[in-house]
Amino acid sequence: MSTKVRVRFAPSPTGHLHVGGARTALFNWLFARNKGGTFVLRIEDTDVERSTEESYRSVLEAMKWLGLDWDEGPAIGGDYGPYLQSERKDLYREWAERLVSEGKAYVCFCTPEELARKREELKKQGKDIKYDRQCRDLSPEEVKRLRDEGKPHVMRFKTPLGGETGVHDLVKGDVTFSNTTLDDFVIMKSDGFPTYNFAAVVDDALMKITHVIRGDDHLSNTPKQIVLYEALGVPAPAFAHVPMIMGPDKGRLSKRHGATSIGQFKQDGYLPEALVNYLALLSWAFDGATDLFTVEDLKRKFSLEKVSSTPAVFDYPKLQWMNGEYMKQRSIGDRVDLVVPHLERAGLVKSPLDDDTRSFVEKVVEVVGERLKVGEQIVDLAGFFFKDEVEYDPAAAEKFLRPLHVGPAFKILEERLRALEEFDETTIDPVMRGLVSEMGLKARDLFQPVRIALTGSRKSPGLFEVMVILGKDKTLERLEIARHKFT
RNA sequence: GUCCCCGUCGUCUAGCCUGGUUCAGGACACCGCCCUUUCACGGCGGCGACACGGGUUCAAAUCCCGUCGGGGACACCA
Repeated sequence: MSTKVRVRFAPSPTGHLHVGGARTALFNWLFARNKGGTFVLRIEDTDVERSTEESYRSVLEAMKWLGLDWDEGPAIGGDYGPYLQSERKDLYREWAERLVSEGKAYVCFCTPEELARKREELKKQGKDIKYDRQCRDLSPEEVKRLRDEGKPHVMRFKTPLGGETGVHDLVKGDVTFSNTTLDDFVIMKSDGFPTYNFAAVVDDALMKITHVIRGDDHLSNTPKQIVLYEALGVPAPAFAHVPMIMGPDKGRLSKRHGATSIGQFKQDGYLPEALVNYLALLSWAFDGATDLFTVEDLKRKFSLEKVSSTPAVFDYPKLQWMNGEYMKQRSIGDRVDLVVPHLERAGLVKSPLDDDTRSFVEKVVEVVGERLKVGEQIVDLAGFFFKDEVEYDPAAAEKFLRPLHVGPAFKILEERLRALEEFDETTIDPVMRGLVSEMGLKARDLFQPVRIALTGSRKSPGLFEVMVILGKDKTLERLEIARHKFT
């Protein structure tokens, strides 16, 4: 038995948790659970400017909602803490100074303005944008003098001037980078915080991370990190770079395409288990034939070998379908809870639901049934139950309510329905079907007009159920209004 | 511009490593039929792909090279 697997998800709290980040977190989590390993959550808040408390809370909340529980990290601690990089500043400083004293890194006094200017210059000449290593060979005396003067400075790593660095990636295979393409990159910023590449290496080493699973946008950072591990004299973890998630236009996934943050999906009425299942299937497949996996399935079946190296387009329709599959498994109570916020937001029900309203909503959700795939759809699917006036789909109304037979048919129907003492499916059914055959119509010739008169749409829950929930009075009223309006 | 990654139905993918069993399988979406004297569900069926060009081989989606296309990285962001 080799050493115990330890993986980590290391988001920076600079925004909400995104589907891309969530998928990375999920793969790490699944890998850990599959191997009986440890899943660490580490917060990379070294960018003081952009990190916010709010993002931090939002990320944690999204993780919890998805069910991605961490074994070590914020709120619960662990043997390798602290788990916020901002609380580990001394550690990075210590390690960085050690590299400097060993001659593996150096202090650099170039100002950001100077560097930006030089970069512009290089860019104009069409040359490689690289640091010119101006401070690499400053004498120790010079360095001491400038530091004593309090001149702002960063620390840079002395990248090997030649040779190449190979990455043995568990997803991409062997990738080699020429060291000349590496730069003398910054490891400590002038504000005393470490840069990403340095902090990640120090922490992964200290936290005994065995596998780094992350987005493949980090692949080109990896050689830099590997040379750091070597300089620090600590073994590098295994790497697995998973492909990114793209938008439908194959570009970067953005709000323009739809929801991108986990919180947004939650708010739209998606189920966490559906999102987890869907995300797991982006660049990973078990047998290419199975789509639905419980979390337990995923834990049991996940493996890095089956992660593909091709990027995946986020397909909203498939997610919706999948959410619908999980919706079927939820109790009526769950679905009511899911739907209420959307009805509320649409102004269809009022904040604290009284018992009558709640049981009405319950009936509505019941008849909407499997048509409801995502919580927010309740408004389109069943809004007409709550509104005083029907909003007709113009094309549908024109096609089904305008025809000549509808007026007379409605009139008779209204009379017969009015005569009903009990207004339920067993009494409505014979009235409707009877009228159809009497008038020599096809069922849809009467049913569709009635449906549109009552709901405004050509698609709705079963007609009789709709009528029952609406009740006799509203049903008659809507029939009448439609008759006057269109015939 | 330089470096790196990727290229199977519209989309997610199986197959590729270990070439023949594949005129390429599943799912979502779309279309049609059946079921239902309504909507939907369900059942059945259809449409639909190996980026292109060379090479290796008796045989290539599978191996090699090139082209094109997409993406990523080149910061005192992570």
